[in-house]
Amino acid sequence: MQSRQQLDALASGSSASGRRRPTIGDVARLAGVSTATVSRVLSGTAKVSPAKQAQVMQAIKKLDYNPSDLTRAIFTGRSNSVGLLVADLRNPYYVDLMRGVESVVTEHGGLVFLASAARDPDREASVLRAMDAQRMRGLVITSGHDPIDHAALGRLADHGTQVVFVTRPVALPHPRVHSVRVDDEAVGALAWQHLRDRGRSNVAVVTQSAWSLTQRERSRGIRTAARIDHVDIPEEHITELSSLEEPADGLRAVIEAGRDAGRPIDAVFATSGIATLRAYQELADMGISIPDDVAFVGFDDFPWAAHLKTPLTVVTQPALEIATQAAQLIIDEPEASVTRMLAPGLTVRAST
Amino acid sequence: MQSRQQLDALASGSSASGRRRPTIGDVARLAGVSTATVSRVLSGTAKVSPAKQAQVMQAIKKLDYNPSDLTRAIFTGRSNSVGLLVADLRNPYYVDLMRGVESVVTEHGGLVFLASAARDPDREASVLRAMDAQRMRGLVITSGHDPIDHAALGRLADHGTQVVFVTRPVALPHPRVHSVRVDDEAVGALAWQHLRDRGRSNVAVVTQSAWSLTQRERSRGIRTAARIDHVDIPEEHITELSSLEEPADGLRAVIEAGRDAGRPIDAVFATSGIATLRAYQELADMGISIPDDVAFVGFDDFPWAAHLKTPLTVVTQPALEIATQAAQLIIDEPEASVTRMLAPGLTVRAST
DNA sequence: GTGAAAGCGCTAACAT
DNA sequence: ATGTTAGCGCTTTCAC
Repeated sequence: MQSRQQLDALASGSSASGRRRPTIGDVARLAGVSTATVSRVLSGTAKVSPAKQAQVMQAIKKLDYNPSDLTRAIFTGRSNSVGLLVADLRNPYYVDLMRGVESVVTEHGGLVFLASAARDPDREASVLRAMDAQRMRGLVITSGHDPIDHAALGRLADHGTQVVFVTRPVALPHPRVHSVRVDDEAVGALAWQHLRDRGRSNVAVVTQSAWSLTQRERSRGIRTAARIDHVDIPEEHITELSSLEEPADGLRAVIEAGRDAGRPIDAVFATSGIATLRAYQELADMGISIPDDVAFVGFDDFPWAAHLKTPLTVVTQPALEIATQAAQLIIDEPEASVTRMLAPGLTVRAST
Repeated sequence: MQSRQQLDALASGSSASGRRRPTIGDVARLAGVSTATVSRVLSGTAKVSPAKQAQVMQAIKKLDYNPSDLTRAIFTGRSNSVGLLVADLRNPYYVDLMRGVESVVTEHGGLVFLASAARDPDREASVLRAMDAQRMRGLVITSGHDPIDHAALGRLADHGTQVVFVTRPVALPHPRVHSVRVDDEAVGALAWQHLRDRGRSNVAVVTQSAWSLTQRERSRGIRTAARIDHVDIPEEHITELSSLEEPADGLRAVIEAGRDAGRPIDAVFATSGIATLRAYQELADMGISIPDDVAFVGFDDFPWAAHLKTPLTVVTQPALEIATQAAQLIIDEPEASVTRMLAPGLTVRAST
């Protein structure tokens, strides 16, 4: 029945809906050449006589032929799509990442698969499997989940997919596994130097989660930099969000303790976008004045940062640049594992 | 050379990198069955003896075999991926849209292609072509660009791809082209009723672009609703952003004119997320106090809205719900074109 | 230069 | 129940 219908559509040459897609065979027939010739003009790999070339082009246009990337990918073994696996789509930083990757990839005629691990290991696993089934050219991964499924990633890399970790170091040694990220220690150092220059010395740090390597490096960075200036940021001043959805209650405890001890916290540094939001909320809830009571340095810029009650000073990572380099790596297919470390920036606003 | 290498890898049975992917043939050989049988246990369509079933499963696990979705899609003619074409990734609303679509699609074992038209018709065209080449199951499209490339979309739909317009009406009649959106007239009405209840009557409207149908409906909505209350919102009070990057200078003109005429603007309604940001900026730049001088109603909620200098009242669209319904439509493959119209919401904050 | 034919990895009749 | 075989739409030897 199905084929009968298709034949009818073909026969009538109608533009009715549901019509069969033209195949390379249709083009060849219309142009009076072989499918091989059509394939040749499509790929431009071998030379075809100008005459046939023209016939083929015309047939392609006439039929509005668009070759299937799926079938194509069967041969090379890989499609020209790139996967992007992020932990949490709500984070504006990931949005910039997407923009960068998407822009480079589509520039090269590819398409990007977007998936969110949603901080769920099971989901992450099934998404990785689905992506593997797509025989993608590369995968950019920022999943905050730890530990990442190394086996699955290794398999992807084994099968020829370039894997680029972004905002985190390479998690497994493999010639096709790379990393592009901001220098996280420098992030902390930058925050410290700025706070120091503003005359602050008693810093509390709010991190998103203690087990995140990047988060740890950022807090290590600020402590190390402070120590160079002979200032100590005690371990207890570093708190972690108890929930991504709630204000930073850990920070409250630190501030109250500091107050009680007669040595009030005069600066707060948040090490992630979410930590920034939650710490800011907590300070607001506590009725603490920024920057009078405490100076506040956040992480990751976002469109409304300049329009808050107190516009925010933030350490920034060059998201677009990171994304662009990651995508470029996938396209370039380097022989060996590469790691790129980018410098952070600082956007100063009224909160410090 | 290439094949030589592959043979070596095979022969040595090594787990070295770059090894050839196992195919269904490998699995069949190892399990001592035909490829057809393997295919059967994979799809579960026909019954296979428990014994062979077990052998196959074991071989699959042993080889870590993951069938290619690309090759699979060749048969059915369509992959199970869904495309998502958005106008501008910076808009938080699109982010929620993505989350919703991604969640439903991956739930069903599919993957979503994300692409941004970046408000560039050429890009839009090439992205649509690339997506068509992927033989996607469906496409969710929110591109603000107008007019959309109907020919390309029609071709997609003709070839069996479900096309769902989101945040805009169906742009072409086709049984496989649908629409899920917020009731834009109701958006305007909601804004009016709220402003009226706050005692405001001289409203200025800031739209993102006059040629956008949804924008027009929102401003029409507020005018119509006001008229019912015997209040006129003159045509001149409706301005359009001259640039997406700059504050809303058109609004400034309207406000100054109102002031000069002795009938000052006492309320502003912005009809899009970007319009909201730019109008808010302009008001701040003019030193106008919200809500004392003018009450402000924006459109689309975003994470920081509650933490601005003046927390914002916004009319909201149920982004996740819209996305979910759109994705579900693609999975359900309705026989005929469907249009879903969802009710907007209102989040009241200090700006009104 | 160009076509015929042999696949790529998988599925779906068609046999048995 | 299971193997054999013929493709899906495209690329790529391999002859001519």
